[in-house]
Amino acid sequence: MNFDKVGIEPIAREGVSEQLVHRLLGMVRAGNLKPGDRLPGERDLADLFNVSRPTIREAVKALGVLGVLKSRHGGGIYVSPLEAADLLAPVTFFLSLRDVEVDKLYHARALIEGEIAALAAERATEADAARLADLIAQQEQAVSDPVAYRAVDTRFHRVLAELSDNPFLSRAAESMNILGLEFRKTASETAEVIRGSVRDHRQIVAALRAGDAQAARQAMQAHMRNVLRTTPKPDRRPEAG
Amino acid sequence: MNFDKVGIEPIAREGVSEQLVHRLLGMVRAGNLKPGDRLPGERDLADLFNVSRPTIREAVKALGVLGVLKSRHGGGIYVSPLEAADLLAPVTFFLSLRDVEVDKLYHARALIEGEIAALAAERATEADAARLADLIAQQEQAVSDPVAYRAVDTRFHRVLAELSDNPFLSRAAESMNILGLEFRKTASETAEVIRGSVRDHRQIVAALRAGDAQAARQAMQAHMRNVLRTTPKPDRRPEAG
DNA sequence: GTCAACAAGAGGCTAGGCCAATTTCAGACC
DNA sequence: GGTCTGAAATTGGCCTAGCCTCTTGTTGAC
Repeated sequence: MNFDKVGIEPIAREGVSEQLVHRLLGMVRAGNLKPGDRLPGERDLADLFNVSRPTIREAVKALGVLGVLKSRHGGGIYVSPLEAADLLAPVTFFLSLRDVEVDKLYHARALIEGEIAALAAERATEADAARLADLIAQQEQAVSDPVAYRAVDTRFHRVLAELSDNPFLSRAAESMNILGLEFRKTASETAEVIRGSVRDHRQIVAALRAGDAQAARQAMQAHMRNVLRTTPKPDRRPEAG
Repeated sequence: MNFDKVGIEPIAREGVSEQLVHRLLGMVRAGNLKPGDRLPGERDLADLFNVSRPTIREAVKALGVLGVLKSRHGGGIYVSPLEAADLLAPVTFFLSLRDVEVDKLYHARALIEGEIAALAAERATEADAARLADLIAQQEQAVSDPVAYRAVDTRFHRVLAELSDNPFLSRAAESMNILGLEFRKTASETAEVIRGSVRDHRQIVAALRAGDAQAARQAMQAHMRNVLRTTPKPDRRPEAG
């Protein structure tokens, strides 16, 4: 046997805290622990598993970053909602490991956000559209406050993603949105630029109200083109729209 | 102001260990820490960040389950290879519970892989097409060896992604490919199924040779539909006790 | 020069304790 | 009787200190 090709790995002696992680994970998978359930206190867990408290804490913290558990200071340890979109957080990290080329980023965003808008158009109710319209109204309030605008803008896209009901696209879109933010220094978001985005948003919602998936996709893609156009190139000086 | 609509969230007081996780994660993302790098010892880290060792340990352990760091007993703490398969392992673990999501995953894959194929068609040279044809030949050799087939199949998609020259789409596609593998038990990949995939691949390459982006997209989307069709629905897996 | 044994370095885990946030519940007050 | 307040108990967050085990590098014997 060729030992080089087999990829020998050192025997994985599973440490106590790893075992703990797996045990707890197993209980969640098996359904013994359901979202919202409260776990015994750290001291009790330490007693139950016959390990020390720091070990328990390591395991709980690890499952915390995985989005499986959540411990509230003074309040106990709880099982998280386990929503697919939350659990996909590592995808964000993976996507961010890359030198960024702005146009390619926005090409990808246009594709994915466009599909999200189209899916959302097929599902949105009038109540959903009203929710989005409300967010747009808030955006109008914030034309001269780029920081506030950003927050509402992110919420807008998040609501759309939610309506699309596809956690994979949602996560990818959110990752790329975050990446894009790094290029869009708030300085570049003048009142004029923001007003343009608000106009774009309104068209998207209009398409949603009409239930027109194709129009929603096109409106979103146009929006992305505009966003790219008003994003300063990292090399060159930002040019006025 | 209407507090109901604003979606008040409790002020996120970020604990010391969470800050640590983010700091370390940031250093990896920024490239200050590269795969294979060795970190200072726990005691030194504790000193550097001015926290206690258990706190360091919590953060390192957490990044361990995320697949970002790996600490070897007695040997030090190292940055992991940061490959998609490792980073997404914890995610696949959970998504395997969910049945409805498979369709959505393949919807997303079809969208992204389709765009990749279209972009690749616009850029591929004859040499590229030959490379892909060579991989297809290897796939034919592996019709009755699902494990080997998978490896070559992954390579095929990776070459396409490379040709598309869009790292964001590539990353997203790779993530979703890995997530999809979880559903596709090798058992389900019969020689017949593999032969079908090889046929699909050939059509994609044909479109590439013709430089026909639209045809490439459609061929890829058809391929994804076939893959989804031959993926067994995950009826809730009996939990091993 | 080679190899084994030993020592230093580094992670794994435990013990115990103080602080801070939350929750609970009894008593004061209306 | 119901409500509100505040203190006490609960619980997580973090720290100090220490022992054990595994790895690694160095030294000394052969």
